[in-house]
Amino acid sequence: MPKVKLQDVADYAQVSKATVSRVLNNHPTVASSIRDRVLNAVQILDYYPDRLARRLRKGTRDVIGVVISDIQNPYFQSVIRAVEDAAYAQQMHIVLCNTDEDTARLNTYLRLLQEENVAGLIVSVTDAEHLELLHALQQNGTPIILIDRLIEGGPMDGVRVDNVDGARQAVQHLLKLGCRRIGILYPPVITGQERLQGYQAALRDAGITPDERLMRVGGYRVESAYHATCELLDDVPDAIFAANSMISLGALRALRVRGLRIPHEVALVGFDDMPWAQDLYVPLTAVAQPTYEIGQEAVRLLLRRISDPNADFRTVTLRTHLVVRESCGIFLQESAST
Amino acid sequence: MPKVKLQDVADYAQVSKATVSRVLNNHPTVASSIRDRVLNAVQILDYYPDRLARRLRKGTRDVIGVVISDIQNPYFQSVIRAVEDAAYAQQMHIVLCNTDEDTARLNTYLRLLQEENVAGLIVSVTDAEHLELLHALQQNGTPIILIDRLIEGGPMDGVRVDNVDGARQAVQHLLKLGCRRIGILYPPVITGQERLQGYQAALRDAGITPDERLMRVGGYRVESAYHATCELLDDVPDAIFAANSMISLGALRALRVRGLRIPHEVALVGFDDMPWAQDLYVPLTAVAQPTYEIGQEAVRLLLRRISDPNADFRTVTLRTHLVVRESCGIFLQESAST
DNA sequence: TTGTAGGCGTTATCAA
DNA sequence: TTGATAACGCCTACAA
Repeated sequence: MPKVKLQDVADYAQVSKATVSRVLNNHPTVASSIRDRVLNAVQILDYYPDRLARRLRKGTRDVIGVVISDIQNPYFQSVIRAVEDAAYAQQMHIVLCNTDEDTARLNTYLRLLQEENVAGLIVSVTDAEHLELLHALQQNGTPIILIDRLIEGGPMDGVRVDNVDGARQAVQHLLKLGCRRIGILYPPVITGQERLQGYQAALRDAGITPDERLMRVGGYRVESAYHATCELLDDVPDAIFAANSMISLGALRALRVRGLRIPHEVALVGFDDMPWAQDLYVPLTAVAQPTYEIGQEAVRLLLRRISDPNADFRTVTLRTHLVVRESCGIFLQESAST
Repeated sequence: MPKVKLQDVADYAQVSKATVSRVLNNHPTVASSIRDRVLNAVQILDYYPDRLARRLRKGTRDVIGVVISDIQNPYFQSVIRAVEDAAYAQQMHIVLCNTDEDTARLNTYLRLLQEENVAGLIVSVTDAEHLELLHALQQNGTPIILIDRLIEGGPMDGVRVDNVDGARQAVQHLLKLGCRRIGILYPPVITGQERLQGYQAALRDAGITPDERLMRVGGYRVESAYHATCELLDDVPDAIFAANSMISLGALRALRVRGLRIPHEVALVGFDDMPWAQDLYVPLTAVAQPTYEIGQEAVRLLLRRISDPNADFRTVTLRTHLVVRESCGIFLQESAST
């Protein structure tokens, strides 16, 4: 059964294609009797317009490309949800692309999205080396909003959180609780670097010289973080700052396997809150990123750039906040009662 | 800066549009000298084809619509990941639609995807009432694969797990451990009904008459499940079967707040395993669905139907398996040592 | 107020 | 082997 097209509706309603089109796009200049006839024909024939043809003709853009590195990461899940919500509210929709931290896949998807004539991209790039590609895309007229991992060195819109400050807060909290040998496990990406900076700054502020052995790369995944934590534990830290949610889980697991009591023997603070953080083995104290707001803000910036391609480039920086739970918060109670 | 189009490449390479098109689609019948000239022009001008125009002309379909009810649900996250992987492997991509259990939103998205000329849909429908709409879509020529919540009563492809059997296993496990007053919290959807059936069957097999007061709807979300659990606890169950992951979390939280020891006072088994289930307050015993396989299988069925629209309708049923952890597994050890 | 006709960027058919 | 041309389904000057 071939597809019903505009011509079929026109034939049925005994008008021209142009008139049907006008009705469908509710142009004012169409007699109500004719309008009814057309609408009726549409109903009868179960006609629906072809968005491809429409887009090709009108040049409209109503799809947002979302490129992230890991669907399984709670951070991105919340961001995606926010972007989807915001897109839906704008009568737009999203193409979801998971790069899995794979450069080839990122390239493929960026090219694809460009070929799709997307309205714009919301991207979390894996690495600084991709900046060039993104720039080229942008020059080509594709609005791009960076999230999570911003790249300095070029005019781009982006939404970020203050990672340095967030990390500093977390570590300061640990210091206040009396921890002195605070270890850090960070992911090998720019945000990880920033969190490492915050960590070091907090230590220095407290007159402590950062110890190389306590600063380790935790990888991207729970598994690698688990192993990294095991190694870190050889240097007997009294607290661990896990610089993203996957690492938090890996660390939690390692501490559990080692039979170390949290927070009594080792305190734990994570970066990234998770919906079920309070239900973990030990409820996790964490630096919460405003993930939903990040997604919303990203879409807002995107729409802004779409409507005004020459607007000044803007980076929105959001603040994190520390959610204190038992994985180190119990110290607070002890010190408070002391 | 206007977009580079086929004509521009043709002009630059001093050939016709047709020839450029042939090169781009690597037709055999094109002289290699000309081919090189064209490829060079493409390179120089940074030309990339317009997928919209190409699709319109060729009638090809390379996007898969994925319609699910809740991005935040771990079950769907894993399925989405699998679908995305499989799509990528097929040079296709996905439009992700989150319905949030909202009928209006479902309708909007289904219409949208139809207008987008998607290759097919992978859908988790909220309710049986949507069957009609899906049927209409299917009649219209859109391949549809149902996941999670299958609807009997119409010829449709689908991937499902054996919910009745999975639930039965979970409850049998509890029975074997000596539990007698086993409560169930289930979601108000068809899968919830099936799991309820399995629960009841297991009880009857053990000579226990299901008690109405121990069977409660847990809602869709953690919050509602939390409250439902609190009510259920008034009827002092010695075990709880939480029929999806959100409910598991809600139940876990309620038990914790009430200060009930798991599994000593109340044992807990969930449906749906989560990557971090072992890191929970009490590691959760759960009926694990093969989520990744579900996603893969869904795409496989979809491709099958696309290539052969008249193939027999097929429902693939996958098996679950019980992952025993401490939230009730400790009983096993006790009874084993007894 | 309605209809005619051309074009969005590509591919496929036909000649040459 | 290559080029001109129509067509994919729709929208929009422009003319009537």
